[in-house]
Amino acid sequence: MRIATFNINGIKARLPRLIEWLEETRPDIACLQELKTSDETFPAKDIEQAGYGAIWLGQKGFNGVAILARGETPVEVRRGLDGEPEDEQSRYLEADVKGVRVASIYLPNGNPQPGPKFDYKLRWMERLRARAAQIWAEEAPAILAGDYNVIPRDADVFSVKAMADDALMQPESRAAYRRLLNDGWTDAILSRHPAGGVWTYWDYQAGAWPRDAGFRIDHLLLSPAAADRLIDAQVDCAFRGREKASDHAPTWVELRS
DNA sequence: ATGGCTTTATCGTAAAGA
Repeated sequence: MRIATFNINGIKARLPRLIEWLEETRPDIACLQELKTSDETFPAKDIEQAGYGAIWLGQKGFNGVAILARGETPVEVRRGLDGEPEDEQSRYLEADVKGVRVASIYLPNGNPQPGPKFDYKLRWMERLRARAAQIWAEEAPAILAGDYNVIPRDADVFSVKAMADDALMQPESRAAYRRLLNDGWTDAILSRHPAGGVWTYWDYQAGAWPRDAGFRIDHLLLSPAAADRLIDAQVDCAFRGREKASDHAPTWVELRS
């Protein structure tokens, strides 16, 4: 069973790319981020015609997450995280699908740092950690997949110097991510590619893609019951090179069924 | 580069992304 995460950077602008990706790779489950559209304008019909059921949490203009499943509709468990009732940003959606608990995560970027956006990012990470602990306690196969906006290690970025002041690799961001791993979650790409040099994002600017100036910020965190079934984890880089591509590439895990 | 692209919201220009 293949479970993918894909920050599509606008589901309307990216719809042909999304449908093409679904039809070419046929993931069993797909977590999407940065829909940049409201609930009312989510293209459910096009996705259904490609053979996928979906649940989504939209937001006009930016943010927005969804969970797709081939041949069925995910059963929603939760939308949003506890801890900040005034938080209206659509960044978290969780479902049961095909025997696995799946969360689609769009973690705040946090730039510029320091500042309120960075503070929000760090608070959001602790709220995520609290929810992750509840899921963990259920001892079922679970996958927390999405755009974490965290570069976990120096080996996960093309240039430490170029990104030194970015919120994505501040010590506080890394420490919060590491706390999740220390709680027992497995970073699937890291476990299969420990040496690093694997990117999931290339900026639109300054020829980042042709220069291969990327970094790894899209992650799939596996509970022990899911990690026990891990066969492979990869990034489909080629999709980043297509016409009108997202700046992120699809990232996935294969689990023994 | 307090922004070199890109998308969205809206139809000239600003916000947001990472």
